Amino acid sequence: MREYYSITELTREFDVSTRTLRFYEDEGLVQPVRRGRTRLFRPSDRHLIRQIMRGKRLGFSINEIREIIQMYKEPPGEVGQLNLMIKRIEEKREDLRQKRRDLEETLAELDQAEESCVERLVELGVNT
Amino acid sequence: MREYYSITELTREFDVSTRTLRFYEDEGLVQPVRRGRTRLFRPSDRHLIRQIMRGKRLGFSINEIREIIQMYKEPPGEVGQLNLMIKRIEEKREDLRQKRRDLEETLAELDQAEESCVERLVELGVNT
DNA sequence: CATGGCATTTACGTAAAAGTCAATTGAGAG
DNA sequence: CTCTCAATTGACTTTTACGTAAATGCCATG
Repeated sequence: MREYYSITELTREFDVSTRTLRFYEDEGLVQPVRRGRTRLFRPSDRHLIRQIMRGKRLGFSINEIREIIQMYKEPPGEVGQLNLMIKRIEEKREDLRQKRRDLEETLAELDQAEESCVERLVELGVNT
Repeated sequence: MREYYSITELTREFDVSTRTLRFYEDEGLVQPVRRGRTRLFRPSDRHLIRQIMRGKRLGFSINEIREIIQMYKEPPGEVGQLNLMIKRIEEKREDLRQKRRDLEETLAELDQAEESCVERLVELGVNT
């Protein structure tokens, strides 16, 4: 496991700009350490970025991603906080399950659409 | 099957503003008919809105949604067009499959996070 | 030492997707 | 016909998630 990654390494790996990674730092999503002024990203930061990209692909906003990332962190020590956290996690999971339903429906409709196209192609192929 | 829906009916059903539905009309995603100036949404428009909302929840932009909606329409009559369409559909499906992987990973991590919380709760429960 | 090549900071810009507001308009109730 | 209330239109504003440009720092290499 590498100790540090430079900002440009990560921009290449995740296909984002330096601006974007700095933006995520401003938003408190990652906290790379500094050597002088240059950012050094640790494996944990890299993993966070991976999670951020996943969240983005799923259409979550930065705020939602921030919430999700909070959930991955160490569980809080206080019972009330823990129960609240569990409730929030359950909500997010319901959200994701809805997305999954949406996704399956969309995939099914696209399957149908493709089939129509193929059928149409066969018709045209037969008639020529 | 009802013949027409008013704009406010649909805003209530889908929990969006009238502004949003008009915006979708401006964008050419729906084309309700008019009686005078009032919009009459047909079942097909309603179904389109349902598809738009699904796309939104999955994080697709308006343009992407427009593309997807195109795919649901009647297949084109020309072979070249049909092949292009099939290619596009396949791309979208790959996109959706990526989203599905992202989704499953995120769900798995949230499961883990919840488990950590529950464990922590048990610990605390035992110690008191 | 100067040249090239990343990095950083600061500041302003921008596209997408609506929200908001004001001024009208139309259609049905009385 | 008049009143009222929902619907429309158009203009302007807002939020999110970065993009872009300018000025400058850091450092290795010839």
